[in-house]
Order: sequence, then C-alpha cells, then structure tokens
Amino acid sequence: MAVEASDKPHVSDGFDDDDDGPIIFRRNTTSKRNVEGSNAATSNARGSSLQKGTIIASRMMLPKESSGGFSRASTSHVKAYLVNSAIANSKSPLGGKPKPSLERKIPSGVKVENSSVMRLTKDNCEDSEDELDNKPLSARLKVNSNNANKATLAVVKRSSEDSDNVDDDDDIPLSARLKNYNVGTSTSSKYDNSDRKKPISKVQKGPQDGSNASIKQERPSTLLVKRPLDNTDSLHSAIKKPKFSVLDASISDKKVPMKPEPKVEEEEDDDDDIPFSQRMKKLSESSSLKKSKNVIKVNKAGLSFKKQATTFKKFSNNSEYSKSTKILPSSGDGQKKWTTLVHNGVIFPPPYQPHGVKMLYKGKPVVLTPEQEEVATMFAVMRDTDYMQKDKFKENFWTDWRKLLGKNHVIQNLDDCDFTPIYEWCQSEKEKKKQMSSEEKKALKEERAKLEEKYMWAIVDGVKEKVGNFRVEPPGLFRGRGEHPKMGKLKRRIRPNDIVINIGKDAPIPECPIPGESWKDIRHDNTVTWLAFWNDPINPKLFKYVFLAASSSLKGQSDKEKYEKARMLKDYIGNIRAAYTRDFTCRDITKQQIAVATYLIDKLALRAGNEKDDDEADTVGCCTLKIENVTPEAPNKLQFNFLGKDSIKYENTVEVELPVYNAILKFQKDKQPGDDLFDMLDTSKLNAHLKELMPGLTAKVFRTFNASITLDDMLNKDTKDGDVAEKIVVYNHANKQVAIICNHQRSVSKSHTAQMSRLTEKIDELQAVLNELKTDLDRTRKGKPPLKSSDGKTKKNLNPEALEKKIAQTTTKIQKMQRDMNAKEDLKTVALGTSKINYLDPRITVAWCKRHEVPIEKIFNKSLLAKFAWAMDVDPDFRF
DNA sequence: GTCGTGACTTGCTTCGAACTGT
DNA sequence: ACAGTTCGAAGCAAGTCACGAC
Repeated sequence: MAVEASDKPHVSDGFDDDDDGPIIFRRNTTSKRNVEGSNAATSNARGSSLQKGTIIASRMMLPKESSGGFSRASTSHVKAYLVNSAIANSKSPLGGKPKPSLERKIPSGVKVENSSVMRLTKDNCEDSEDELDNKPLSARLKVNSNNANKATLAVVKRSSEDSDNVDDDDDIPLSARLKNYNVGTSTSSKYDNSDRKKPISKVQKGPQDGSNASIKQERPSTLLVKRPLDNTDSLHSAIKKPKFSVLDASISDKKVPMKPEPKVEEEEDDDDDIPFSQRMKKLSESSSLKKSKNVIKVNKAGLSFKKQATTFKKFSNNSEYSKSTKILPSSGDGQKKWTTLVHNGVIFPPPYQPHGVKMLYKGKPVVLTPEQEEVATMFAVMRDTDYMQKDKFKENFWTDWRKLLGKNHVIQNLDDCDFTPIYEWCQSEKEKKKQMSSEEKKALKEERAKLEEKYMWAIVDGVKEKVGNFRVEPPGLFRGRGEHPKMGKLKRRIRPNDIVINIGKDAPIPECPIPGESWKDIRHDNTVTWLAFWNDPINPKLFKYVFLAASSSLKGQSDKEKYEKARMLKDYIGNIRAAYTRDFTCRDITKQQIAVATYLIDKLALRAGNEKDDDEADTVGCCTLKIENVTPEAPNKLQFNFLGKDSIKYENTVEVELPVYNAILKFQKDKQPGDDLFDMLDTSKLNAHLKELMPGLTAKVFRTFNASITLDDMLNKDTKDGDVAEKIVVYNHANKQVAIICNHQRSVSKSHTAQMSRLTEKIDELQAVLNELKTDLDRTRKGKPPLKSSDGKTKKNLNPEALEKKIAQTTTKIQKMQRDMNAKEDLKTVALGTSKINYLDPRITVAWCKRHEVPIEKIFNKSLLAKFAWAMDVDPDFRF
C-alpha cells in the first residue's frame, strides 16, 4: 500500500501551504486563444516568417557550427547570437526600444549576409582518406583526431560585426582547436564544465554525496515515500533505452563510439554493471562535490533571499526524488519499470444526451436518431473553424455520417443540410453555462472532482503518483493538422471493451465503470509505463495510452536521462562535427548523405524525419526532405521550405559550407520534384550511424543539446546585475531564441490586431497628455497659467516640480506600454512553452535562478515546478 | 535490411479560471 | 461589476525511436 501521511496530493503540497506569499507567474506572450484566421487546420499557412531568417540570428552564425568550428563553444554561441541580435533585433526588448515584428524586419538574406561564417578553404575529406571509409567511424576518428591538425581547415577571419567580441580562440587555427576535442576529454572542450571532466566510468566510483546528496539524506520524509530519481538499477534498468543503459556492453565489441577521453581507467569494467542513469548521477554528484566551495558561498548569499531558498527546498523536498531512501528491488531483466502498480482504470465520458433540436434539410426539419444527431452536432459546432473550408473535412464527415444515416435516409447530400438550429442551440447552451453563478460553477466543479478523484492517482511501488490522462477521449470528428487526409472522420465512442488495462499482478482489477461491460484485456506488464490503452479509432494500428503525469518519478527519471544524454553530446560534438565534415566529400554516397544530414540536424536543429504513410499529412523532416524543399542559391546558400511536424512551415535560408552546398547539388542531380533528397538514407540508418559516434545518440538529441546549450550560453553571457525584472527579460529572450531555433510557432491570436490598436491608442492618448504637460510646464516657468484641457475645463495651476514629476510618470508609463507592445508583437508567433517543457534542461534554469537570486517561480509555473522537482536541488554552479 | 508494431516524447490548440484595469 | 486579457491545464495529434519478425 501507499505510504501516505497526508490526504493532500503530494504534488500540490508544495503550493497549498505556501506561506511565502503568492506565487506570481507572468509571461510576456500574447494570448494563445483565438487564432487569427487560422487554427490547427491552417497551421501550415501561418507563422512561416518566424523561422525565416531567424535561425541565422541564433544558430546559423555560430562559428562553432561551421566546418571548422568544432572546438568553439559557448562563448562563440553567444557571440554569434549577439551579432545577430544586433541585426535581427535591432530593437531588442532588452534595449527597451520599439521593436517591430521579427519576420517583417529581418529578411533572411540580410541575416545571411551579416553572418560570420567560417568556411572550409579546402575540403578536409580527401579522397585519399576514403580507404578509411570502410572502418568504423570511431576508428576513423582516431585517425582523424591525429590528423585534425593537419586537416586543411582554415578559418576565414570573422566579419567585423563580432570581431569585438572575439574570444580567445577565435584566432587560433581551427586545426589547433580541433585537437582539443580529439584529445578527448572535456577539459579541452569549451562546452565542458568541471563536473563533466571525468569519463562516466571514472566518476561513478566517487562517493555518492555532494552537498545535494547529503541534504537529501538529512531530510525526513514527511509525506509519501518517494522513489529516488536515480534509484539503483530497478528504475534505471527499467528505463527502456537499452542502447543507452547497456552502452558499455553494446559498444565494446565492434563499433566503439568516439570517446570524450582517450584513456579508459581500469575501474571502467566495474561500472559496466552500473546503469547509465546511475553513473550519470554520480557524474553530476561528483560535480557537486567539486563545487562545494562555491556552494557554501552561494548558500551564504542565499541567506539574503530566504524565500527563494524555501521555494527550492519546498520543491526538492516534495520531490519524490530527493526524499526516498527506498531501493527498488532489482529487476534482473533490465526492463522493469515498476514492481507494484495499483490504479483505478479510466473514466468514460458521459453518454450522449439527445437535445432533439432539428436540423434542416432543403429547408425542412429532419428527425434524427440520437446517434445521427450526436454526429450532426459534432459537425454543427465546428461551424466557426477553418475545417469548414476544407473539402476533405466535409467529404470525410459525410462518408461517415452517411453510414449512420443509411442509404435511404431523406438526407442525400451535405450541401443541402443546414445545421444552424443545432449550432444555435449549442451556442445558447454555452452561454447558459457561462451565465451560471460562481457558486453553481463551483458546485459543478466539485461534483466532477469527486467523481474523478479515484482515477487521478496511481500507486507505483508504494508511491502515490498522479495519473496524466485518465479520461477516455470522447467521440468527435478527427481534427488532423495540416492537410490530413483523414480530417473530419468520425472518432467513434470508446467503450470498456476497447480498453486494455495494465496493472500489478496483486492489485485489484479496476471495476468497469459502465455496468454490464468489461475491459478488453488485463495485463500485468511491468516493462512498460502505461496504465491503459485503446486503439485509435481513426488509425487502428496506433494506440492511445494512459500514462502517469509529467510530475511522476517515472517521467522525471526519463527526463533527467534525456538531458544527461544531451549533456554527454557536449563531450562528443567536436569529434562528431569533425567526422561529418570529413565525410562531406566522401565517395560513398550513403556516408556522404549521412554526413550532410547530420550537419543539417546539428546546424538547423531539424527533426530526424521518419517515413510517413499516405494516410497522414504530408510533412517532412531531415531524412525525408524532398528535392523541392531545398533550393540552392549560389555560391553557398540553401533555401529551406517545407512543412515540418504539425504542418508547421519551416522557411529559412542559410549559408552552408561549400562542400555541403556541392553535395546538395549532387544529391539533387537527375531527380524530380517529389524525389527524396537523401535517397540513400532513412532515420534508422542515420541513428545507427549516430550510435557509432556516441552511445545512445539519436537525431533528436541534437535538438535537446542545441536548445539547452543555447540557453545556458545566453543566460551566462547576458545576465547582468540588475533587478529581477531585467533578469527575467534576459531569460525570456534566451527562451525565445531557443524557440526560434526549434521553430516552435503558434498561431497569431485572433484579437492580436485589436489588442495592438488598443495599445497604440492608449499610447497616443498618453503622448497627448505628455505634450500638454510639457506645454503647461513651459507656461508655468514663464509665469503663465496652464491652457484649458481638451474638454475645455480649467486645469489646476501646478508648480513646475509637480509638473515635472507628472511628466516623468507619464513618460515611464508610455515606455512601459511600448515595451509591452513590442514584446507582444515580437512573440505573437513564437511559442516559448514547448522548449521550456521539452528541451531546456531545468537545471540550467534552477542554477541560474540560484546564482542570480531570481525566484524560480518567476520562470517555472506550478506544473513545471512539479515536473522538474528532480532538478530543484541542483548545484548553483551547474552548467549544461 | 525492411517492415510493422509498440511505447514514449513532443507540440499546438482549446478551455476556462484567474487576474487586471476601468 | 464587468470586459478584456493572461495563463495554466487539458486535450489530443504527430512526431521519434526501439525492437522483433521475416
């Protein structure tokens, strides 16, 4: 049974008893509601400008990414960013000046022209080296490492824009810098920080302590027993990433990944049995140890911001990760995710309640059965969406609805249907609901909560954990994104006999909530984390899973591993870049394509790009780029234009290394539009190759790596002394750059234009007031009375000091409004949340907050604090 | 090596409550 | 009190990637 000392859900405990005052969350984005002329269905048509040219600002100009910039690191990142920032954000929010919308102001071309790009003056993948192509990359890299200095890489002197920022090794020949990487360890990498200087094998031997660890141990558990984050092998081995967890074994035979350090200590063997996650933990803990001096220092500083410390404590305290001393039994199979699992299954949406409102067919009311009416209502309520403009949507709806109507039904075509009565009925119902008193609303909410309470929690190995999506999806019309061929199809009602339950062997099987029906199947599979699933009614070969919530330890554990893997890439990235640069001119076309694809994934943070079926929207990623998605522009630019995930448009023109440019020309030769650019490549080949370079490396790791390293660099470069608000501006700016790198877009709020004009009006009004005040001041100084106000009233005769004060206040107000307006415009198509939730290592944020005395709740909202509980006790000196 | 399946992460929109300014 | 706005949470679609069968 769960160990439970409180009735309260543990997740919220940290908030409910907040005695430190209210937690205020703010964000400077515009409303996400109401999409300007578009919604999901038209996402491909929107926001294309976001990407346009902005990548360059943040990534394309990064010298480290150029052919030779392998050893370049964080500072270069930031430097490049700053240069671009100057270009792209001539009126940056940091500067507080009016800043027009990104896309309008920054034609990609301009940015490219301004970018400082290091070029290969000579290709370093000589034909003579082709003999190496048959050797494993890692082996080749060894050669490469020795040859790196000889590699005929040269750096074109960086352009003047960033010359004043040039950092120490900018002038060091690239070859020399490369050497650092090739020699191996992080000591040579500028990405490195001290806590990464030991190879995994070494670090794990260290004492498991670190200041954080000791703090954890001292803390008694007050609520539930929590699962430790790096809880021995049971949990870790449970994480289904065998390639990662068992990396030692898997890589030791033939294909040895590049090593961040050349020398492997004897102890390594001993660690082979230790799960990767655990080793990673030790790795970071060892860093805590090393930094203990600093910790003390920071702790001292911390006294001045007790409240902040309390927040961190509260979250790490409440975190399952920091409390438990419980060791889960070892699974032995390396796959076990849990030992005991208890939950109550899922809750179903209420049955359909017919409203009896008659729709019209050829102007006449039609009687429908409840089933037919239900589907008609689904269609009626979509009247205001863009789906109604899509023939495919209507066609699919009609096909499915007609099946319900039957061939001989009076309704014979959709065009003659008028759903207005139903639509209006729905609107009035909505309105009624809106008009309910707050007491009524509260009562309803409580009733619902009471009904759902038992489904909200699961007990995993004795720990009460929140369940994520315990509600079965209600029936509806499928809202595929982009030009999805199945949009409009009926998503039928899911019944208990569609649902497979996964639960512990000894746990009671959840009672089926619908009398007379039963579950499809009961499983006791502890190698997976799902609690239930059903087949997607739209695409039966896909599944809909019920998982634990993001705040659960299982999710937290895998989150942490994800970031550790990305951090690990930091130690390998130099060699990896050297390797793919070498292969840009390989004779082996597959290798050449792998090299170019990896380059694009690294440089542009593209997704891998799996193959897609015909019954899905036509979107692409790196491996599935089509000929027409990339347009070469002589001498060495590539113009990208494609629909990516969720049919979000990716538009970007970038300057690339000449060998890459030439390779793209070669890949396009003799192909037609519609043909694959990388015809020899797919994601499995690419990932198999990446795994040779670093254990567990896949294409998506590059995205996490690039996002997190960018945040880390920018925060550390740009944070200046100042008040919290200014620091938050820095954070949001970095967050925005990451969102741009990852092409995280959102649709423009429907009310955006109206909001902007309202703000403009207000600013104009204030400006008029300001002018009046200035005139009055002028007159007062000359001994004249103030002019009458615009409405003809006589104004009070103020003294010059009072007028000056008023002028200052008004000016400040105008400036603030202008700042808000600029921020709103600036972020109207940029979604900051996605990167925060998925790509930015929370420890970067937490450590930065600690270092700069920024309350963490200014950056993370309640759910993020819960999700990232595992990161709360990070060393303030943590660097990604 | 390819393909299909399964499990999980990522990503955008929507909903509705809370907040803010008047 | 009200309207407009912000924001967290939920919803669910759409990706990635591993693995096993053939």
